[in-house]
Amino acid sequence: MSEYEHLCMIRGDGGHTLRQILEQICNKWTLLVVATLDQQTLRFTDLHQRVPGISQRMLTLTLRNLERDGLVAREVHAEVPPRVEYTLTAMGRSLLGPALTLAGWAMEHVPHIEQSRAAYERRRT
Amino acid sequence: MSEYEHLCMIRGDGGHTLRQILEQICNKWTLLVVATLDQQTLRFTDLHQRVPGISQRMLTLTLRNLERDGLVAREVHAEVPPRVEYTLTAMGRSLLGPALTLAGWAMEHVPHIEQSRAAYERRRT
DNA sequence: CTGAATCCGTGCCGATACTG
DNA sequence: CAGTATCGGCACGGATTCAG
Repeated sequence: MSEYEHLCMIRGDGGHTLRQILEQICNKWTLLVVATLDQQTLRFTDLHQRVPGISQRMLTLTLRNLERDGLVAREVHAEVPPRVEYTLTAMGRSLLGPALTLAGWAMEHVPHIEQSRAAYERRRT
Repeated sequence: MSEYEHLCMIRGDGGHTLRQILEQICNKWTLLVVATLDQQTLRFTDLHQRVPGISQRMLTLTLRNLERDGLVAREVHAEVPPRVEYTLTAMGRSLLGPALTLAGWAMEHVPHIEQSRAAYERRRT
């Protein structure tokens, strides 16, 4: 049996819950937002600028989900103009290691993957 | 600067390529299929049964993408009935470590996340 | 500045039926 | 057994506007 199947059996739900959490984490923006908050507290606008390509709407939704899941702490300062700062919680920081490991893998293998795709296209011709 | 931002700078594309690869890997099914192929070569139907909830169509598409990216090898045996076996390539196996690390993180924190969600809902009331 | 609300197109994905 | 083909719902996500 694979290590993954062993992990699923512990939960005993056929991997359903695991899949849900993984989908939540691995969606279009979550991982990038968490990684950007590494080592730094950022305001909404700063995050908006540092995560290239994210829309205001998706940043808001992503941050709400992260806050809901307890990965990010949201602190509102009673000022005008408003200042809202986002920081990783302890659980959020604990995700950083695994997440960066995966991101590092992706960075390392980008050339190989692109090469494999090109070869596949040629074969398909 | 965060470690993630450092990773992006290496590529110099503002994280665009990295995001593409991560999306490819972290979509609804890819990670689960790769994890299921850990330590074992499986036929199409076996995979279909072992990945709970995946449709035939999505299994086909996922496998094609994995084959295209060089993560999975597809071997067709000239028999009747047909037998097609899928195996992780060296690059596919190298993904397993980071992927299982992330899956392990998710499994560990499922209780904490569920608890945090419940607390969030109560607060929102 | 930090959102919330709305509109709306695109494409993902499941269901179903069919093929070699 | 191992797919391909087709259709359709609907959720994701971008653009825009409005609000506190």
